[in-house]
Amino acid sequence: MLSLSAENHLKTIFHLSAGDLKSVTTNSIADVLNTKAPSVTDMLKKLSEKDLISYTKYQGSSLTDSGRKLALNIIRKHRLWEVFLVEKLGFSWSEVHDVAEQLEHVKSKKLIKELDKFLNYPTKDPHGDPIPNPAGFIKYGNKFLLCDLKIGEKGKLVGVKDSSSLFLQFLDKRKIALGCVIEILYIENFDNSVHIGLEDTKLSISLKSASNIYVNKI
Amino acid sequence: MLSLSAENHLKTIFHLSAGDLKSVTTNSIADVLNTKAPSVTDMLKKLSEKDLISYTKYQGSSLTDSGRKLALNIIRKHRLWEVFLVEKLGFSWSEVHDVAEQLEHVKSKKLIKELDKFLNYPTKDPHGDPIPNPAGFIKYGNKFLLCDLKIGEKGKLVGVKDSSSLFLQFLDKRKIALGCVIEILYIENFDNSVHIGLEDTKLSISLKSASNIYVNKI
DNA sequence: CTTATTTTTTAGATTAATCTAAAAATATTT
DNA sequence: AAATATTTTTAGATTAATCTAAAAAATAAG
Repeated sequence: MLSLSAENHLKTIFHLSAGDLKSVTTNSIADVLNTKAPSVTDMLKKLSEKDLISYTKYQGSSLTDSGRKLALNIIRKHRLWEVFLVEKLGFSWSEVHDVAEQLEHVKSKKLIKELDKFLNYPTKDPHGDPIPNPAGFIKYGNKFLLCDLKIGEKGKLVGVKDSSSLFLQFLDKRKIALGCVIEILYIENFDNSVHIGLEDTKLSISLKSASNIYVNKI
Repeated sequence: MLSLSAENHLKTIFHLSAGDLKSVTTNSIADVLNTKAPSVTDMLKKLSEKDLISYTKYQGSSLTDSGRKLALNIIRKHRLWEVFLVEKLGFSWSEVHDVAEQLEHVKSKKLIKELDKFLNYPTKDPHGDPIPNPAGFIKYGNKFLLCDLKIGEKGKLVGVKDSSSLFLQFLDKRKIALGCVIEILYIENFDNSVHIGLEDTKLSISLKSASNIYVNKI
C-alpha cells in the first residue's frame, strides 16, 4: 500500500515527464510538491526500492511500467472525481482541483468502478484532459496550442495547459469555455497579442493566454 | 487543522459516550481504533491541549462542546457519504463503512454542502442512523431494541446497533431490511431465541440478533 | 483494609515524512 | 579546461504517530 506522499510523487513524475517515461529532475518534483529537494531524494530512493521508478543518483528519475500504471490509476481517480464534482455537484472547473486532490487518494476498487458507471464512463475531465481507462491506457487527442494556429484558422477549445484556478477564472470571465469555437483574426505586431473571434464576439488575449489553450483544428 | 488520527479519536469518543458528554476510558478507545493504550494517552493530551476534550489523568476523557461539534461534523460527512454510496453507486449497506471511513476525512465545506443538496438533504444513513445537521445538531429517533418488545407487539425496523458487515449480511440473507415490519410471535424458554413474523414469513433469530435491531413500535 | 489485579501513564524506541546545512557531483561560463 | 555556479545528495535534526516495557494509580477481591 502506497503512502499519500508516495502517490503524489509518482503522479508528479508522470506529469513532469508529460506522460512519457522520460527522466525528471529532483528539483522540479520538489517545486511541484512544495517540498525541498532532500525530501524528494528520500522518496525517490523508496520508490526505486519498490521498482516504481528507475533512479540513478544525480541523473533524475523516470517511471517504470508499474510506476506508470499506478500513476495513471491515481490520475484516473482524480479526473473521475472532477467530473463528478462538476456534473453532479455543480462545481465550476476552477474549483475542483483541490478537492479532487484529496478524493484521488481514497482506496476502493469498487468505488471507482461504480463512480465511473454512475458518470456514464466519461472519457474527458472538465478541463478536457483524457481519463485513463482502468487498465492504465490513456488516449491523447490530436490537439494544438491556440497560438500555433495561423490567421484565419478555426479551432474548438478542447483543453487547457495551465489549469490553475487563476487561469480558469480568467477564461470564465471572457466566456471562453470547453467546446467554444475560436478563430484567429490577427496577431498584433507590437506585443504579439492575439485577436480572436469567439462565437459572435471579438476579443484580444495575450500570447501567454493563447499558449495555454488547446484546440482541435476545424 | 486536525490530523486524521485526531479526527478518529474524537469520533470514537463520541460513539463510546453514546453521543453524550460522559466520560470514556482510554482502553475502550484503543480497542475501537485498534491501537494501544499509550498511543491513546498521547492523543488525549493533544486533544485536551486544544480544548476538544476534557481529560484528567486516570479519569478518562469526555468531549467539550467544541470537540463534540467537530465529532458530529465528521459523523455527518461519514453518513452523507454512506447515503451517496448506497443510493447513487448501488453499494449495499454492508459495504459502505470502510469507504465512508476514508471519505469522511476529505476537507471541503462546499463539497459537503453540495453533496447534501445532491442527495436531497437526507436525515438518516443507510443503517437508519440520524445525520447531524450542519450546525452539529443530531436528532435521535424514539427507538426500541427488538428484544425489548413484548409478545404480540409489532415494530418497524429503523436501525441496527451493530453495523458490522457480518451482522448486516446476516440480515440480508434473511431479507430483514430497513423499513420491515416485525412482530414478536413468541420467545423460546430454552435458549431465549425470538420467533418473529416478517412480512409473510416466520423465522427464528437469536437473542443476540434481536438485541442489535432497533424498531419503532407501531 | 490489605493484597492482588487491572488500567493507565510514563519512559524510551521506532518509522515515515519532512527540514536545514554542508558536501559532492554536474553543468555553465569565461 | 579551470573556475564558478547550480543541482543533488548526504548527514543529522525534528515532528507526529505509533509501539513495548516498566512504573504508578485505581479498582476489585478476599
